[in-house]
Amino acid sequence: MPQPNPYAAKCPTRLVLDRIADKWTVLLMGLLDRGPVRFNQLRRQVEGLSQKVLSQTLRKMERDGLVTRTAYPTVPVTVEYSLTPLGRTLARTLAPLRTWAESHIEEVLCSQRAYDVSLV
Amino acid sequence: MPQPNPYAAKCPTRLVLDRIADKWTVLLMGLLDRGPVRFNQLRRQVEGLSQKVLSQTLRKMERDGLVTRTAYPTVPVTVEYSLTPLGRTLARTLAPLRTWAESHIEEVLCSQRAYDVSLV
DNA sequence: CAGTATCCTTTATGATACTG
DNA sequence: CAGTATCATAAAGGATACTG
Repeated sequence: MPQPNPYAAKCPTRLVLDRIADKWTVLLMGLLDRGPVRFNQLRRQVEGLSQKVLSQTLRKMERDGLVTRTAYPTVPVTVEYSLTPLGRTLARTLAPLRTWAESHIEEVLCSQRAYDVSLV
Repeated sequence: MPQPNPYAAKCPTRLVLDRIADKWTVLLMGLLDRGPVRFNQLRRQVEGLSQKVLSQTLRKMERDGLVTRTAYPTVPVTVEYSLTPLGRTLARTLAPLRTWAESHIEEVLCSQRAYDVSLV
């Protein structure tokens, strides 16, 4: 690749951005960064995330080389997801985003209220 | 707010994450971080971003207190968007994401190819 | 230039049922 | 437990036309 440029429509970095700039991915990476987690653990820990969407999201993350899926032949089957080394580098990049959301939430809410009032 | 927790469905930080974990926002913040930009400049610089979606995205960013919109009474009208101080803190948080996409794109593409082949 | 409004199509998500 | 498959619906996005 000569010059990665996410502002160009066909640049693959655009595809990656598309993938990682996703609410569920950000949340899931945060949980996975703590260690291996099972499917239903993730499901329970992220409120509002349906089984279907969790499954889809994990599949994409696996395809992108961010997580590995390990199935243990127990009965019933146990499946563990964990970050790859690549995934860990991304997790560390995404962590500040959750932190930002937490520490600036008040300012954002305040701004939203002011904006909404000004429209009346 | 007692304990911001984006993993809870009703936590406002979830709303913020939702908002900022968006491809266009990430790209726009990157451009705006360089200085004030006009509407059509943004439109031209971000390939694939339609006027409608750009407009919607800027409106949301304005509502969240990330950008300010300034209209100059020229003919025809000139409108400049620039980051607020709050927006600048977010821009700095998002920058590593674009960098990550650029520097790890090869690994991701490679992983995708391997994944897709393994499915055949 | 910088939008808004409308219509219409494409995607994404939700609910439900089923399986190794 | 950890999924997939299917159908229905809701949400997002594109195309086009129009305005101060």
